[in-house]
Amino acid sequence: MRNRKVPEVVVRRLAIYLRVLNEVDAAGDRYISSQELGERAGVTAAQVRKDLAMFGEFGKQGVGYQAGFLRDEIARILHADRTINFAIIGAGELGTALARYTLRRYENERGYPFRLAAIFDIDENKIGQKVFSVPISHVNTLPQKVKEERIKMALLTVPASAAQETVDLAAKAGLKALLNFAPTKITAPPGMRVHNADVSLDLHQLAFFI
Amino acid sequence: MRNRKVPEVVVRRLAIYLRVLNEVDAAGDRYISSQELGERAGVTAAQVRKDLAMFGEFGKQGVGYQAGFLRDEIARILHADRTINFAIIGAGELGTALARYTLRRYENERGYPFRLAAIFDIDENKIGQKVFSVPISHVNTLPQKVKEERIKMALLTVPASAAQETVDLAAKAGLKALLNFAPTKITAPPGMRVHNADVSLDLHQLAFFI
DNA sequence: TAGATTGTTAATCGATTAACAATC
DNA sequence: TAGATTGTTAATCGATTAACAATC
Repeated sequence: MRNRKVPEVVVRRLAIYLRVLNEVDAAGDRYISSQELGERAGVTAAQVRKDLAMFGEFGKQGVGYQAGFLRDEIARILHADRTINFAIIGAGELGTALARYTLRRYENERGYPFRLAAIFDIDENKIGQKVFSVPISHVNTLPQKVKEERIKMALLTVPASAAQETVDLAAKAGLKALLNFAPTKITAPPGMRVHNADVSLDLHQLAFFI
Repeated sequence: MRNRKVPEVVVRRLAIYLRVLNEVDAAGDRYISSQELGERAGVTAAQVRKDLAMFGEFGKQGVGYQAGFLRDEIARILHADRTINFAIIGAGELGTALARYTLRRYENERGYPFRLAAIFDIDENKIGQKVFSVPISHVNTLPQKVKEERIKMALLTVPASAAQETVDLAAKAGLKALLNFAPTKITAPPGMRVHNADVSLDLHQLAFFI
């Protein structure tokens, strides 16, 4: 795909459009205009059309977009048309909570594509414990599990001090993308994509406007 | 302050600079150039200078920025030079984990300004339980607690279905900013600022690049 | 057909990067 | 003074918005 040229912000909005379309009744004759989709997603109609235009032509002039069809197309674009296996590395407070949270959503939410396939930690006392049905494995079994379970990405919830080495290890094991919750800057090895989900940066950003 | 004109992305980078400066030994003669600060923060030197220029002149030509001084100035700009009280609304899995996580950081991290002052839920069974030393209060005591504890912002970790009404309630109680973890679009009432910290959007964004 | 809405091109806006005079 | 680095202006880049011909 033309990945290199798609701005991150467009991908993020596609994910929002997908959510809106999942909420909408997508029966056969349900058409949605860029206007309506934009309103529900919180962006302009022009933006919606521009974003979609990056990937093809999905609408009919004078009518709009068939909701079910557009939903499926966007899901395909985002690779959300199939199960995506991911891991959580770091079974501390935050990692464990995110494990429960994502497992529950995978169970209960129609179309939620993200399946937690493994949890890793380094603490021997935690190894073998389960979060719901998913056991905590030692981080040195990561390469093996990644293969077995076809894991493609991970949430990183280790302490800041262990973040970079864990990233390098995850890259070696073949992971392609990583969502970093550790409050530290990490450098993505070639071939790996890292996003930051750093609560304290968000808090600072909010506090500025108080 | 000139809040209205400061781009969000600049505020976010200031928070990163602050973190870098907190890591650096900020003794009296420790000067840091825009070059070095930029490298450590992952941005260009020009960007660092441009960002800082929005708020004043903090450096000396030919020398750089005195690290301790710049740290204090940025902390002041971000309002991180004093304790900022915040609440968590929604004591589910994620809310409770974030409570523990932030309480621990406040205890252990020098200069971490965010203090969790209250936790709210609607479930009678949870009211009165504590997360470390912070009791869970009923959400209908929120206005009162906001006043008592001078709470300025909150993390929103309620179910998606309850998100919007909770936002409205929080705004009425006087909260100025809110970090939304619920996987749904919420509309900020006038005078309130809302950020989204939606894990599933992040996951979608990562999955696209796999 | 008439009205509506797409897909796309052009205009605008804003943020980043480059360059350099000022000055420590 | 000579070398280094700031603060700021100008150039570039990219994303958003507006406008409209194509067409359902």
